[in-house]
Amino acid sequence: MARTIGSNGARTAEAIRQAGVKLIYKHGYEAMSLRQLAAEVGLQSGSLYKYFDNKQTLLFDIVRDHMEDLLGKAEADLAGIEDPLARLRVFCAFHLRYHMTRLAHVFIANMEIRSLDEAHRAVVVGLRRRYEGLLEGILRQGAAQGVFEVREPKVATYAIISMLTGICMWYLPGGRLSQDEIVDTYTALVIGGVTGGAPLQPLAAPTELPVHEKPTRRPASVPKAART
Amino acid sequence: MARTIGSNGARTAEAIRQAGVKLIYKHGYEAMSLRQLAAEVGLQSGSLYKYFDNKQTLLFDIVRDHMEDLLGKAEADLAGIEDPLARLRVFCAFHLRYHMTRLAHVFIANMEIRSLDEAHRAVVVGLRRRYEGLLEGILRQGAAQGVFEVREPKVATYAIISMLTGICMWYLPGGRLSQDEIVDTYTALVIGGVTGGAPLQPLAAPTELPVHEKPTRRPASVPKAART
DNA sequence: TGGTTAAACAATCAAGCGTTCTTTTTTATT
DNA sequence: AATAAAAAAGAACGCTTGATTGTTTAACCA
Repeated sequence: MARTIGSNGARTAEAIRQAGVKLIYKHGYEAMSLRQLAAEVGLQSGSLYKYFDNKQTLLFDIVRDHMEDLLGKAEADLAGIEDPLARLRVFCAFHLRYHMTRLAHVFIANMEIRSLDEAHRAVVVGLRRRYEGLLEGILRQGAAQGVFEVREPKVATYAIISMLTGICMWYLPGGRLSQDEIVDTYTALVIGGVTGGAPLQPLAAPTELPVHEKPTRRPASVPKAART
Repeated sequence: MARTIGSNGARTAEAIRQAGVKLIYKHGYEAMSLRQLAAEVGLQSGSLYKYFDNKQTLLFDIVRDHMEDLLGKAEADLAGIEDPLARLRVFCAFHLRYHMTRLAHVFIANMEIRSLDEAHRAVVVGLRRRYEGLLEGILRQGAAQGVFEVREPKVATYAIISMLTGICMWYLPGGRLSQDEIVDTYTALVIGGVTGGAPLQPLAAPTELPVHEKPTRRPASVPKAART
């Protein structure tokens, strides 16, 4: 056998892409073998090389396309909105909804960056920086206008994005809560966080808080020598 | 050659553990080979089996020990503190400091759960649930006392933990900010978020917000057929 | 209808994988 | 000094991996 009846390059390419996302999401990039991928699509492993140069570029294509899509749609949503609080709301809603409908893509883009070789990783990190820049800009603008109370816009950016992206870790479509309810809950946390909340005590860390100054490694099988 | 001079079982076991954490953190569990690990410690790959049954239990031991350590230390820090706001502060400070000093362990425990086989994963997920339960309890307690304003304690728990844990993605010791400053910044975001902030507008999502109802998959090479 | 191109198969390669087993050397115990 | 136990070496195993090549067949187009 060779070319199968009804075969079509474009359709196969799409099938490979989708199966790739699915398998990488499920098993991780390293753990997914090309034979697995080929079987999922209904091909022999060698045939895959009609559609990509090697395993690495398959991953890169998936991640790059996703990041460009994310960035482009975010910019589109924010276009024309001036008020920082409104922009922050739009950003949160966009980020959450996008992540809720693209669990696999997002998970891959976040987790498999380390599986990209250096040149590819640089491209992806650049795109991610631009995306983070959107939120950081909003926070700085809001702080400048006095509507936000953010000490460290860079740290706050990381914190907020981590929080919003974390939805990928638990959200499943058709759960107890609607997407709107989830968006509301997260947005309330974000808005409250950057508008200062109502700190009943000074925020500086009390010095009497317990601190683990040293990671105490517990040896596997042998009891650690007692130390004074 | 066989047994090397100065060799010592306990020391080697510890070295294997540390090298395992380092390599899994760097390359991922699947991507780390036992020959790599053996080379890092200075052994032959076969010799590793004096110290664990197989690759899987090495991972499980690392993750389980970490989770038990995390849970135990958190409970110890919270012991005796009653006020919900104070408990929340302690939880945030603990979580952040712990994660700042244990980047690799935490990263592994969060990322490699899927590499655990079912029985092992169940154990780890159980431990994680208990840890999340600490925060959820604090939020519920605060809400009951009227000091917090949380709609969905479960969602808020996931959101806050994601945010705090996100520090693993960027923090490096010796950076511009001190640990205290970082803890303050994050804690301010959390406290503000759960104490309501100062919402200048109703928090319900305005219906005119742009929503991507469907993930628009863009085929790789072939232009999508135009649709009306 | 015939020629051309696209699609997929089938076979192969060297390398690397986790794991097991036997042997050798060092350390600890009597 | 003799013996037992511990620690590691080293070789071998059966498999799978990503990658590549040449061949065969179906789809397309003039």
